Amino acid sequence: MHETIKHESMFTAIADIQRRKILNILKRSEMSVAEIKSHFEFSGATLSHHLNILKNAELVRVRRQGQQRIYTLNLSVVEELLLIFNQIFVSKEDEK
Amino acid sequence: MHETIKHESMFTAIADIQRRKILNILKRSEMSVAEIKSHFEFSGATLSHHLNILKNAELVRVRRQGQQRIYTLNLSVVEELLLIFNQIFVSKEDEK
DNA sequence: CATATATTTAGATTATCATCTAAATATCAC
DNA sequence: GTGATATTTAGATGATAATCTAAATATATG
Repeated sequence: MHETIKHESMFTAIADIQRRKILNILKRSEMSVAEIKSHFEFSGATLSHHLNILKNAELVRVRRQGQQRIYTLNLSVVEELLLIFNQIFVSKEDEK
Repeated sequence: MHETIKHESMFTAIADIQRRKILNILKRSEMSVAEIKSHFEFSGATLSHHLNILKNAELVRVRRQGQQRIYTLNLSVVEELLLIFNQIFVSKEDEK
């Protein structure tokens, strides 16, 4: 009946609407921080903070490209999250 | 690219590990507050607070039975949440 | 109706979180 | 290497949220 730290970080990550919007945007294609930023009103520092939380939850990956950093949705972890979700709330098995 | 208030309350509701545990417990069968409480360490007031948040998100339903209140998992809303999940993070459609 | 039981509500406290500005770091182009 | 651009880090602030104790409400029972 306990939950790994990893699960915890995923649920925390998707709790915020701005971060869900970031994931939603990245669903279409990978993007630099500046491109992501163009969709929002808040500061670069705030965006960096959100990206860091998503990264820690492994929901996104980053790679360097010159001065830019390109963020990508980590689809396998998103799918894992869906499974966990199903396991906690729907399936007859206990949360493992 | 916006989200209803209802979605917001659902994501907030499942962000807390105690509330996810409550949902996980209710998956097996409906329960009185006292029964739910036996699974946790925190005070009754705290449990009541969590149940209220789950109720506002419509993830659980309550009915009276004498002095007790019986909480039930609202399966249709849990399923709805799974769909929203898929829509935001996986499917090619935008979040509606 | 008085007392016991079940649960919620009120109000306070502490911790966590989203956001900001300013400064730091890294890379590129000249 | 100097200046410009991209992004992150540090530190502060205000808002939200989790929890507690004490008090209130509702129901049941003798």
